[in-house]
Amino acid sequence: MHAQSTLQKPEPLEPATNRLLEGLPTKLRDHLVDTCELVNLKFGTVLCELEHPFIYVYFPLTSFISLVAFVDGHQPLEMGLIGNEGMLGSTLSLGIPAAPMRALVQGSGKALRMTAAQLRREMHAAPALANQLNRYVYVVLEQLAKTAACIHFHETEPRLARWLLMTHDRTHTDQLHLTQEFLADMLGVRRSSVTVAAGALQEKNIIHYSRGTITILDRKGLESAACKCYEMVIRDYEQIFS
Amino acid sequence: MHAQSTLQKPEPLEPATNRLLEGLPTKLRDHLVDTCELVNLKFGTVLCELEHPFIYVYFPLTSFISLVAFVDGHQPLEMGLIGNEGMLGSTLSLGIPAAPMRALVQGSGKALRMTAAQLRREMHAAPALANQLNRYVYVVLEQLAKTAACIHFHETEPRLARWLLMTHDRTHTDQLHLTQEFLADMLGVRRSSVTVAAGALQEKNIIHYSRGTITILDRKGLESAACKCYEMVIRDYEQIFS
DNA sequence: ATGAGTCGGTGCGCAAGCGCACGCATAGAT
DNA sequence: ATCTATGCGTGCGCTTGCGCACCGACTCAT
Repeated sequence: MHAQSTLQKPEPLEPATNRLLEGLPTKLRDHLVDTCELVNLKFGTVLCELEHPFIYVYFPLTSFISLVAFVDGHQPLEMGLIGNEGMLGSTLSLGIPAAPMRALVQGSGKALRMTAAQLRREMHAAPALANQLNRYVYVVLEQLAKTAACIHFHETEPRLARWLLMTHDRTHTDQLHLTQEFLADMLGVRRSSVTVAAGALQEKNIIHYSRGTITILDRKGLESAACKCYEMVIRDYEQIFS
Repeated sequence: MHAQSTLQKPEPLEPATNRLLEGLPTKLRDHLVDTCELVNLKFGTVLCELEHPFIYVYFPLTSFISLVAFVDGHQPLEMGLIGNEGMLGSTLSLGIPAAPMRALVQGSGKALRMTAAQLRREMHAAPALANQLNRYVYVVLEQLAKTAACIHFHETEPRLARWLLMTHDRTHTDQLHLTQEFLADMLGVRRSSVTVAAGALQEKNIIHYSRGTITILDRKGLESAACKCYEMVIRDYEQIFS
């Protein structure tokens, strides 16, 4: 009797587009998509390492990518998610072919990719593209700052809710396959803290979880359980790309 | 008997230079310095507000500027310091004349400033300048990510030590005029937590404080009391600008 | 069907930090 | 010399989250 899963979408409607590319003039976009290679990203793959140069840049379609920061011997801490609204490798527009953080595949799926060298060429040829990347870098900057404050001040439960929402937006399914241990890593807390927070959400019939599968039962409820940071970050994005 | 203050520097040696500008070709640098206006920044002045367009960009000389992030009704949280090694307004190189965070004067002193419009023109005329700004944006990105993890995982005492070091580097004096209340705001903790942390440092004869004045007695000691993030962030900077 | 591995519920003691609040000491103003 | 504002010490109860550990339950492969 696990509640009315009215929100269950029938099928992962695949948005085989990337919003950053979509935002470009048709001709340029088509050219870029042609230039890209369609690849399948597998969960867990490290796409780039802190301060290491990267070969490819990625425009997620149905996949999504996580940016994580490290200090000392601590667990990684997730600082951002990149889905089909963004890209990995935007720092190339700064002339630096290295990543400020480790990036790894968080959700398996499709992505378009291009070599860094190629993107550099395209950027020179098309200022609109460079401009788009620049805007995205700015959004990431803003998000980083807010996320940092969120991590510091907000408790585990709202942060978990926010994380689930962000993931939900990028998977386009209500079934998320992730363990509490994994979530604990992302949030920078203990597993048992996640157990408590997830238990509280389940208690409210917002989610249901069982052995590595979390089902989102009540999207609206999740939104009100999450901290405001969720909508803030979305608003920031829309503001820059409107 | 407050320890051997052998490290006490005689006078604030004023480095009337900005390292970002110094890193440019002589001709360009001289031209830019000429274009700039020399101003005195006063402690507490808000130089730009989150998401608001800014009129001027600043290259601190003896002053320094703090970047702070907000969430909800919480106190501000300091995410970065800008001294004569950096600048405020580098996001202009992304084509966005707005700041991703609030910026306010943290240490009174001199700075060079230029209008945003002017800098934009100069950037177009001199790719070397644009490149320099881009590099700095990248450094800030890296620092934000690391600082976020630092804030989350590290305790108050090492974070306080790190903060004092960063400030020491930018003031060039051993006497810092700041209250514990102020420090608490910067670190995102309570005042009494600062009292405890600062008390511990004083106990070890690393600092001495009294009524709003903190004296750094033992710079080396402070360095070993601080978390590794201090040197990491410096290393990141040097790496990009070497 | 059995066993191994994975997932997660739970408990206990502990540390860090919060919120609040009181009180003292000093500096600076009058 | 007195008063007031400021800076800081301190205490108490509480919450959050950590570290560790154990165990139950479910899944899947064989």
